Amino acid sequence: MQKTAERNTLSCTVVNVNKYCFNFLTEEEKELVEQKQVTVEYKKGEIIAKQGTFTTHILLVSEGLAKVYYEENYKSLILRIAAPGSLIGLTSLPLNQNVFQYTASAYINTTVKLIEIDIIRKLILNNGQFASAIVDVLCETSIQKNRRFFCLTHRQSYGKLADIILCLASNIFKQDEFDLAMSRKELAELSGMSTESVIRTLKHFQEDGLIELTGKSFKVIDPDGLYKVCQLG
Amino acid sequence: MQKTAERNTLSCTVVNVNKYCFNFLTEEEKELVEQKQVTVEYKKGEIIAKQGTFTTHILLVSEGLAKVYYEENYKSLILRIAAPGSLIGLTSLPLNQNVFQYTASAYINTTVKLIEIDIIRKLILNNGQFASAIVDVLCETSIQKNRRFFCLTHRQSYGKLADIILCLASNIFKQDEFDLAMSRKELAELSGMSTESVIRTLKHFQEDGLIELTGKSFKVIDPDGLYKVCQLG
DNA sequence: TTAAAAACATGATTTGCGTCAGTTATCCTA
DNA sequence: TAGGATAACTGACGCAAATCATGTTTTTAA
Repeated sequence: MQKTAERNTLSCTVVNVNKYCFNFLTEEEKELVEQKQVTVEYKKGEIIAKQGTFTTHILLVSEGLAKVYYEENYKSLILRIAAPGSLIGLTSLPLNQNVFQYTASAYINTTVKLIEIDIIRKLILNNGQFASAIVDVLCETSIQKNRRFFCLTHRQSYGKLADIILCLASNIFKQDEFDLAMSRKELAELSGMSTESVIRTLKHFQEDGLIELTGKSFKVIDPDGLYKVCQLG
Repeated sequence: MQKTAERNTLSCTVVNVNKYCFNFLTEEEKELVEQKQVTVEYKKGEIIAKQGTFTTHILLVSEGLAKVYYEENYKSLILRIAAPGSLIGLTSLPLNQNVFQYTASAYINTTVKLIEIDIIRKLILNNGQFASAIVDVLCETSIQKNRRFFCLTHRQSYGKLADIILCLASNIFKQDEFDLAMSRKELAELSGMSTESVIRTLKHFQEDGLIELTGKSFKVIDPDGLYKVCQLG
């Protein structure tokens, strides 16, 4: 049986694949970026960027975990979880889209580096390698969003939750056992279901020997089983 | 009362905002692109690009209308409608993502230009303006997908359908009255509901004086009313 | 250390919407 | 222009999952 962390799951990936675009910069350019770069720490729950406000800086998550979500009519939809290495605010690169298109808040204490968006724009114009790397990041994010999109619209509760659990294990915590710094309510929000349903479904998974959980500590027992649930339910 | 075509709807936009990235090319570069460029015509229903096959070319829709959808487990999810000016296959730009991430098929007879993906990759590396324009396209597509994502997950049938109708009127046909070259079944697929529900809901809209329809000819009577339905239901 | 507030849990009830089954209308094509 | 096929439509039924109601445990803060 393969380990969760090794499974190349077909389902929705909630984290960004990190592309180290800044590696493609020349020494001068790196200097330019770092000169004006500021590091900020956010406490759990704090808002890092608010949808609709002007994007003066792109955010690079250097530590922690952030929730990126789209808001409309006082309802919200989690687009992705930004892990260290993720960039937030890239969708504001077009000059006519100069406000944040989503809100980002800290799941846990999170450290973020602020990089002037105009510098990024300039680098895209002048450094082809960098531009190409940014394009790659945007594409990967898009691909991953399609998967999540599919997961939330075409699966029912069991499948959705199984998917999220596998995803958390393999993409975020990178091990079968982890302490989820997330309430049932937040887990429900992430999987697009009600809190009560999450609780019931988790219990079911436990009874079926798929997972083991004590409070917030999760242990994936049967990743293949969970995977099957994903595909069927 | 504002016309549908003028409404800056908050809801999901199904078409791509065209960015004429090729305008930023030098004469030489344009030549390079056009030299190897091939034009292909697809008949209604034909598959233009199949998810999972190698992306050797980027597709530029020059006439017609294409459906872009993600497939998994014999189920499919429409990501967007590609109108003239839209590019298909950009998500295959990263070298490790060299297969189509979605399928595209022709809603109606559609003409497509094939441009070698390696040429696009080279242009991104060498022409900053072009790279920046590609980034813009990717960002706009992403923003639009978020809206559609929200629409399909957070609204119920009435809202979803109202949204799609407004979107078709304002973004695709650009007028309040249009002949939909789409069966009820396809409309259902697009709005993520069952064919029967679409029929019932359309009837409801008609009874409420929001739209008028005879067969496939749609007429939006009360865009503001539809818009309200979007936000409530 | 205790009160208040979250978070967790679970059973009962409701409902939106998909599925099914059957009818009518419309489109082809031979 | 007849008749077969596909699409459009309608009503009845069932179910997944949200909501509601209520109780229990854990966490937070005073």
